[in-house]
Amino acid sequence: MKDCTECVVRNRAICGGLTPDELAALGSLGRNQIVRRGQTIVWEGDEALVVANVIDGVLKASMSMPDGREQIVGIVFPSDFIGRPFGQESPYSVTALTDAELCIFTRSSFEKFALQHPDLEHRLLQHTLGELDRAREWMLLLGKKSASERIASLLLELSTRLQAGGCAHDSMVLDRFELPLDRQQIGDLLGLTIETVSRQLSRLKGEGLIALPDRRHVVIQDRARLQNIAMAA
Amino acid sequence: MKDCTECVVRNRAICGGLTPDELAALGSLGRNQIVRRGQTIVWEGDEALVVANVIDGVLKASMSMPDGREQIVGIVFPSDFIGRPFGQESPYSVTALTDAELCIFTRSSFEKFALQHPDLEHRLLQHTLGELDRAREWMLLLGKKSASERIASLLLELSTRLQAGGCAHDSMVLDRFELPLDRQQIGDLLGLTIETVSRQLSRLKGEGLIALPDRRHVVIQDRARLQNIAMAA
DNA sequence: CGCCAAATTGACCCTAATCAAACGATGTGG
DNA sequence: CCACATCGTTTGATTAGGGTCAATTTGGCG
Repeated sequence: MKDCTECVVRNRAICGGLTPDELAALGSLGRNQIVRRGQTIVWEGDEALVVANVIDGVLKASMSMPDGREQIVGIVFPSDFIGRPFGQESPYSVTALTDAELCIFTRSSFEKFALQHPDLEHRLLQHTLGELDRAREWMLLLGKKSASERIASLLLELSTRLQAGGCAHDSMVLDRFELPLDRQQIGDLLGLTIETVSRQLSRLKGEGLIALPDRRHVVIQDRARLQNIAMAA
Repeated sequence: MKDCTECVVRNRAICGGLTPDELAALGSLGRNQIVRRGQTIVWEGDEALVVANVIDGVLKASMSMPDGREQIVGIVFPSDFIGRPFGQESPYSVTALTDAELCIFTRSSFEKFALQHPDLEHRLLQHTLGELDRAREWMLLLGKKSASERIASLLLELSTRLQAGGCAHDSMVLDRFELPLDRQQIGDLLGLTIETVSRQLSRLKGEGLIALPDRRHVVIQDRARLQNIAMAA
């Protein structure tokens, strides 16, 4: 049986701050589900049937054009919320980038519960406002930054958000981490091609700012210079 | 004295749906304020002291980089909400694109009221989710669309959102409207330069899809073809 | 060991940026 | 009333950053 009081993301997810009773009630509506890398939970344009909390793993939210061009519009980490409550259809798809563990609800049961529990809605509002801030930060990146600035920004963002999602101290950031995205996905997130991503990573490596022990790992060797690149040129 | 029951945006803004008592209480916390074109209400990085509903006019939310590059991250229309509640500092500036009328609150008084009125917070959540959807749609534009696709998308978006903010029927869209942005601002919104904006507009005009009676007005003459350009190529 | 997919590297091209000039409204002062 | 300055915009010429196409290299895995 599911025990929300033991949940590893409880403090950071929207269910944090609920009373034990509320937590039990919400818990009875949801179920844990494992999804494998590559699996899609919600399809763009389809009726949004489910919402979920991410317990473990990394997922992407993506939108695409009729001719197949795809843009990743959000990276979803543990304790983040997935789905579009109070909307008919999902404007984006959600797909697992790594094997992941979710706490999943039907949208209708979640909405009903949320309307009766203002504190939950308040937490959801806070999460949504944070998402909106990050989306706008990304608009600045996509609209104005050069390829190298985009790559540097991404590496710094991942090094902090993977940390926040992990189990170490809040104020720490990781200098070595696993990339949850392949080169194509990095391109789809940054508005670049796979070749440009590769070239810029090679360049940063050549200049000694980062190391790439293998295709799925990054080591930040000179965070200060990386931050310089990310914010100016 | 202010009378919220007469407010022209009451039905669409977050205060819609409040009881008469609640509406009066909220109204007593806010005050109407006129801002002139070009005036900035909130500065990026400053403490977010105020939030507001837009009653009339159009504003922009923008973020900038240390070297001065600027990205417009949101266009704010009548009935939209301005500001960043439940956050210390504003991640963006808000500036009037036209003379505008606001219903303005201190952030602290608004937050206090919101926490006591779940129905208001619910409306705010709905608005924020809508903003997030639009921000993500814009990420697709900035990350993946060509210059002509961006221009076409913007014109279509303005033709519907200016309408929604106006007083005609919901299902209608405008074929002729006033541009609240100059060419530089269009560039800052679409991630293009002023010259590219101008060239693409001239091209659409040359092909008979739009007319430009003067620098601040647009007429959509072939909506279907414009939609084709906006969504594919 | 050898296959296959992912990533890197190279050569070339194209879109949009940059630099520069001309144009057209609007407003001012002679 | 017209010469002229000014600002926003348009148009033109050139350049550069990143895309496209193609050839290798790397590495994961049966």
